[in-house]
Amino acid sequence: MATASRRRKQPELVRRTLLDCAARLALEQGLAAVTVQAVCEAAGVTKGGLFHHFASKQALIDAVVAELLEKLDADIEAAMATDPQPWGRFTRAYVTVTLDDLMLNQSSQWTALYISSLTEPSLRRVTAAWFAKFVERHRATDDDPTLEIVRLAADGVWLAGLLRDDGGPMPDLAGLRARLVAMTLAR
Amino acid sequence: MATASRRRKQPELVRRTLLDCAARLALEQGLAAVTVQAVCEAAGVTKGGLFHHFASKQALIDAVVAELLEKLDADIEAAMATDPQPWGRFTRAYVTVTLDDLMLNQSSQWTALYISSLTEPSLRRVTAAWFAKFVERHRATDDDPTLEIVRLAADGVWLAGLLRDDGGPMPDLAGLRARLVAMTLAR
DNA sequence: CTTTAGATACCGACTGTTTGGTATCTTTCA
DNA sequence: TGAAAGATACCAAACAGTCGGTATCTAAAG
Repeated sequence: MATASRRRKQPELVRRTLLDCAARLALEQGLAAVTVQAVCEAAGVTKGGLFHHFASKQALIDAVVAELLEKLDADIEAAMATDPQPWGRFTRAYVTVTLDDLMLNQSSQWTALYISSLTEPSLRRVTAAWFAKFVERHRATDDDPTLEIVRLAADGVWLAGLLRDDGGPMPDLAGLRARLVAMTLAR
Repeated sequence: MATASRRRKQPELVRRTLLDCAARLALEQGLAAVTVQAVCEAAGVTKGGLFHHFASKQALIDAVVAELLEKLDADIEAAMATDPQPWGRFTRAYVTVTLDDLMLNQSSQWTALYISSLTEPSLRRVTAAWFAKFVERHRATDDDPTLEIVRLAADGVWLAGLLRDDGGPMPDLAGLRARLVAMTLAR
């Protein structure tokens, strides 16, 4: 992040850097550590620079969360596209995306931020809307008690992932993934 | 909370009030709203009074979380005591306590605070240790992939409970509970 | 039963720091 | 030149925490 010194005329890159730094701070040290000053320092930009790109601190955080949700959105959509079986397609994609992220990245890139977003009322509303949209959209293929349990279990894995770095127990992700997917196929 | 004026000094009661107010603030307005001043005002005590009972703000929050975990601990232990079937006993208790709390209280009394505690690294460590202790202790009766999925699903319900108030979808808790418990009985 | 001394419980003004945010100035690019 | 991009300096509010003081309680001595 210490680059940026004599990069003039790269506003898009500065904006990106600010978003990345804010996200990193949030997931490494908690949402409370995301102060305007800390983000600026990490990004090698002054406050004037930050407030040129974002109207307020809240706008910054909103943008970070929006990006996170967009990425999740795209990943799930992509996973669904390669799935020939209609029944439980969304649930499978949800499980796949969630667990693959945790398996690939030693420390999930997004879990902490995602969870953090649930603690602040304003962000919670955004997340709730995003989630409701999905469930509503796939009601035809994924409205089933067992599938719901599978999705809830995937959510639980998010939480377990949070505790992993602090000595919490971590399940066998590969086996878990296989089991959960299997549950979406058996009727 | 506005009483307290001409009571005989009741340190224990003041301490309790401070803890309760801190918890309420956390779950109603997020952990960020738990400022020393806000807690004092809610409790009808001055800052000097608060710092007489708690060495620091962190000590206050730690005490709140410790109480929460102790209560969970006791509830789970109580639920286990009435369960004659050894296999999956801990998992059943975990499901029961989690979902009953959500069903009884329209808005869970503890979910928000519990989740909030996961965002701050220090509190996260405490929770991770608490959780690891339980899993370790009941390894003999509850170490099984299906039981693990059941527990993870219960965790997922915590999260869903958070979103409920903001338009998120809320599952049929009674049915869900029955299904999850059934999963712990079938081998 | 008093008196009294020390401890406990609490108050409220105060401190230095950090917060998000703004106003103004300079540089860079088209 | 003029608009965009960013730096510098500053602000009021809020923050956690401190400190000297006072009211209240407890217990032992007189």
